[in-house]
Amino acid sequence: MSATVLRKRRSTCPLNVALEVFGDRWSLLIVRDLLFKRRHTYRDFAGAEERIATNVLADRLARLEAEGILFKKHDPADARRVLYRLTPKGRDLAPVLVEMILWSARYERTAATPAQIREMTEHKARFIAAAKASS
Amino acid sequence: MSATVLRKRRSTCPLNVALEVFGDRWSLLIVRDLLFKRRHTYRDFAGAEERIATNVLADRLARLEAEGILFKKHDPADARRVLYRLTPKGRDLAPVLVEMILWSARYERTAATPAQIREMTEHKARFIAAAKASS
DNA sequence: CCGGATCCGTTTCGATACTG
DNA sequence: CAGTATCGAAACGGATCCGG
Repeated sequence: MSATVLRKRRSTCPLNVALEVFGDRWSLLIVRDLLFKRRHTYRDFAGAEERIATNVLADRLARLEAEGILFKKHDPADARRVLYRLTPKGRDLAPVLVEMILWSARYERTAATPAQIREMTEHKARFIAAAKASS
Repeated sequence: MSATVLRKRRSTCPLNVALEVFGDRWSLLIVRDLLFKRRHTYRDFAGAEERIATNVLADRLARLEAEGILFKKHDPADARRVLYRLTPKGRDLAPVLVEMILWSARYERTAATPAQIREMTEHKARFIAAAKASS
């Protein structure tokens, strides 16, 4: 499966380009883990509640790396351990994620608390900056 | 295929809920057509440059209708014709689309013009309001 | 152990042909 | 025109295996 690394672009419509990069069930969940949940290892992603299959996870990590959204790095504290980190391009997906989260919280039953939503709504720019800085 | 209409929620994480609703290659392109391109019929969607297959299109329309994002309506001017329209819930996806478009325009080669991007960036709220109003 | 790769049965996709 | 039917290809998922 991990042969599916770099899909070729078939359209230059901006929305379609974005969907060709991360328009699937899993890619943005990995970005979320990196941006908001301080998860940085393969095990962290695999252990997330959505239970992505390991082969799909490996495929998405390779794809996101090929797209320049994240990169691999050895843990300076333990060279055996591999850490995944967002590039600036990956961090700039934060506004997309925030809008998706706000939409869900408004229209679907979710686990987001009103306080979290209020913070994200009223101080959106600050929230995004903080997520980028801490990721 | 159109048996796959309502997927059951497997998580209450807000981002994951959003991805369960429209986390695929096609759903948001239909919303884009309705919001920004004044396309409202099956033929309009099928004729878009991305060339969605008709069976997938029928499935996504049914799914988005089941999710309360759009609804069908007979054209008042020609009762034989079926029009698709966004609900308020569907129109509120506009900020998600805008952020995705801005991200693509920034990091990928797209057909968006600098003037369009500047308008969407500098007058984001106005742009979104206009799209909602005209959809 | 950790970070995957491989297998394999099932589901979904995508292209095209077809139909009420 | 607005979808269905069909069918091969691709993706998914779960389990297991493997190299460092």
